[in-house]
Amino acid sequence: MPELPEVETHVRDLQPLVGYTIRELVSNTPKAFQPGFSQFRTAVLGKKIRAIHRRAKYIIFELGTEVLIAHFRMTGHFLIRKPTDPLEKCVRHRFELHKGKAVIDLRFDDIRKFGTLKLFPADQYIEQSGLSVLGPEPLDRRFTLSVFQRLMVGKKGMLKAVLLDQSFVAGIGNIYADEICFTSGLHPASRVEKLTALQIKKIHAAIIHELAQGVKNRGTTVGEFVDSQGHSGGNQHTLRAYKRHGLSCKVCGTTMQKMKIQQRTTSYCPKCQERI
DNA sequence: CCCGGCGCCTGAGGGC
DNA sequence: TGCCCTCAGGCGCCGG
Repeated sequence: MPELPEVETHVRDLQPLVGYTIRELVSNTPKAFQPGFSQFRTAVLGKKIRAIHRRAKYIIFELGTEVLIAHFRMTGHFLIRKPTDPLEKCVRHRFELHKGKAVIDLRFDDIRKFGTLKLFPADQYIEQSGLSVLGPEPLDRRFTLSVFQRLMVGKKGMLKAVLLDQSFVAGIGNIYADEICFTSGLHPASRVEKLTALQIKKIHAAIIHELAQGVKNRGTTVGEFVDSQGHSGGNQHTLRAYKRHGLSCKVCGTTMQKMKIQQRTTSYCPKCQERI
């Protein structure tokens, strides 16, 4: 599932689209749009893409007076294609972009149809889109240990649930949450209110390490994630926890266990990960 | 106000 | 081989 590193990979690869104008938009899944599809389409036609960036797991297209915010949810991803390229199986929406004579087909492929495309006025999109309630960007240099320590003050709950809370730290999903718990040496059900200063420091370092490694490896492909050229990522080879229940721990050889936290399958090593 | 749980979806995989 | 059931899960929303 696309998390911060997978979305970041897309945003980097989409940069060549800056300067292109939206000439057409077609969809076989109009429910994904907000406002309704026809209003959305009318608003974006003729608009030039001024900039493309990321906040948490959201992709933000600046279109001048409007801002388009895309979210992949579980299985969504963009594909950069030529209009004549054969259509992939699960393409839900297609943007036809042009810059002079150059034409690009930007496709939104999404098996489960959970992905969303929302449009907001540029001058108030942060408040209207809900981006304002997100926690800090973990790969921003401002995400220091002291910032993290302050966020942890008064925080309660299970470690993995806290890591998945987008208003706490933005961009972590199920895969990287399991990896961060493993790298921290902490059981995912550890109570955060009982963590020591050293454990908090380890978690902070693990968040940055795991996400930066994911970006460096162009994302984790488990199941369906691919980049905008349709290529798999490389980070799945580094995984030490996610989906490894029933297998032996890469560090100590103990059989990995699983449990549900917030309705999400969670894999961990009962020996390497201390339960606090 | 916070937390748990559901609904949205489809394809993969297991059991028989 | 084919059918049916279960499972995967990010996030918005609902109800207790």
